[in-house]
Amino acid sequence: MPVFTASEISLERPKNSEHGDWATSVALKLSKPWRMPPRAIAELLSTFLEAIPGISCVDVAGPGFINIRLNPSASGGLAKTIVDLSNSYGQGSVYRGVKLNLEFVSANPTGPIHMGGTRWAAVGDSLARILKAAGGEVTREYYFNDHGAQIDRFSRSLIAAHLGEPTPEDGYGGAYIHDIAARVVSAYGHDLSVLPREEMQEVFRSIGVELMFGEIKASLHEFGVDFDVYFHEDSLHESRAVDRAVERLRELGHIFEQDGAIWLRTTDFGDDKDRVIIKSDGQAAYIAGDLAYYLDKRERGFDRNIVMLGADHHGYVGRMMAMCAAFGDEPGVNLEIMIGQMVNLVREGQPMRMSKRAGTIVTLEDLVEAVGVDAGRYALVRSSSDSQLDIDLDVLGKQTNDNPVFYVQYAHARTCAVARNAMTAGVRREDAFVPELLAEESESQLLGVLQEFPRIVAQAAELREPHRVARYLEEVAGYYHRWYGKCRVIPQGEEPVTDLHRTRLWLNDATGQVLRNGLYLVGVSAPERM
RNA sequence: GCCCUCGUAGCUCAGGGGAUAGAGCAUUGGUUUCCGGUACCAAAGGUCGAAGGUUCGAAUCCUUUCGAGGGCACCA
Repeated sequence: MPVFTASEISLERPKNSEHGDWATSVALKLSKPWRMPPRAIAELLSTFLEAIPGISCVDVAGPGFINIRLNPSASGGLAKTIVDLSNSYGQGSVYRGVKLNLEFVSANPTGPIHMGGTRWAAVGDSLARILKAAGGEVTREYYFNDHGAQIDRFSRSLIAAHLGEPTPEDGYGGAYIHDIAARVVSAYGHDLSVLPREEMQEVFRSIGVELMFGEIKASLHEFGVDFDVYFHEDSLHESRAVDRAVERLRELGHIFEQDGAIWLRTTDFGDDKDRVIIKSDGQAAYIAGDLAYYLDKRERGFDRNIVMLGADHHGYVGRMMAMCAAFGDEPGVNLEIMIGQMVNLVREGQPMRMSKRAGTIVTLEDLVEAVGVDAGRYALVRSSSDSQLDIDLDVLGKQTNDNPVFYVQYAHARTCAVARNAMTAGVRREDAFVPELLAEESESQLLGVLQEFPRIVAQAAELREPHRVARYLEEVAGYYHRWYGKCRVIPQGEEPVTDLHRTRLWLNDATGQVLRNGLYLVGVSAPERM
């Protein structure tokens, strides 16, 4: 018989519980290479499966699915395993020994963080937690664009605000500009009006950028997101890292000069046009910083560099990937770029359109103010980052089941309440654990879903999709509530405490543990009371 | 014109080639002497934008097409 590998075997939990605890379509897949009817293969394999301890029965169904049912003592043991593993249940080793650099948010220090950056703050931080849980060595990094023309525009806008002049044509408007300008003045502490315009601008630039960056850091921190490294673009120019990166590419033969500028031949690597890296006036183009920055990350030993960008930056992907290839690296492996689609906030059925000129930017702080950190983060993290998202602030503000985060948090709080009540009722875990007693339909279903947690975490890590963890938690919460409705942990009235109660307490606590571990991974609190 | 992402229930979104396409909300009806009813159960709601193709099997992969959003600088 032809050889096949374990990775070709799919084993899944059937949607329909009549199809067993586990099912595999391996017989259907092997039909062609083995040149046998799928049902015959399934029959053959099932005789082997039936002999495995813990498997109670094996059925061949439909065109050749193999449906496997476990006996309760085998599946019930999981409850104790989870409680014993505690916080580490769900962790894996897919990325053991791999150094991953996650760069996200990286909002310019010229204004507050808008919704695009906020989405990545929630998703990127969650992804960092998930990759850590998968064994990776993860660094969260923020690239601070404190170099170039935008900073000039920012400082000129501050001066204009200070002097009561209209916002410059290409400048930044909005109330925060006036606020920052006033704070620069008081931080400077001397009389600004005696300075020539150029020096005044330098004061506004240096102090203004620092203040703005402080604001950004503070609101991220408030949001539960802290970075390991804040990398300054300016440092790449000061340390001549940019020059070294260009020199390296020149040695590799990917540089040419034309019209007085220095170009990188990115079209050799799939980009749609070549890119200027040093402009004809001698100034470095923006991409020059990216070259040096990427090289710096590689020199710091990061095998995998993940960069998260908003949809309005997806045009960079081609050149970034080409740049990676130009250095001799493998695009998609050493460098991954994730594009997050737009987030619209909706209020009273109307999208809150942001306008930089009018200063009506919808910011991270607006979101937190409207719905709080947990609801805000959860709403952003429960959807795939490549689907556009409409967030209804009226719904998210409610502390009801309209809002899935409360559904999950409530389930967790309920596991804690049951544990508290069990203690006062004299139901103690350490007195007994008899897994085969967990034989109710709702218990085997709850156990089944709890068992999936490590696989979900690994999957979310590999696919870079934190929303899978959030969706999974909603599923766990649902199974838990249904189980709670059917199976009592605490004896009623004069009923004595039995091993069944004690064993169910293990299951209750295991569920709480999974919810807690999962909520941690999505960056949301797990309250014990609500 | 070219490129990227998306199109699934009235709404917001899940569904990494498998069995009868799911959840929450909204709608309708039901459940509680007792562990938190912020819960549970049920009904109703779908030509998975459309058309071809690959496959034993497609919401999922490929091509075309329509629609939405975004992007196509010696700006950053």
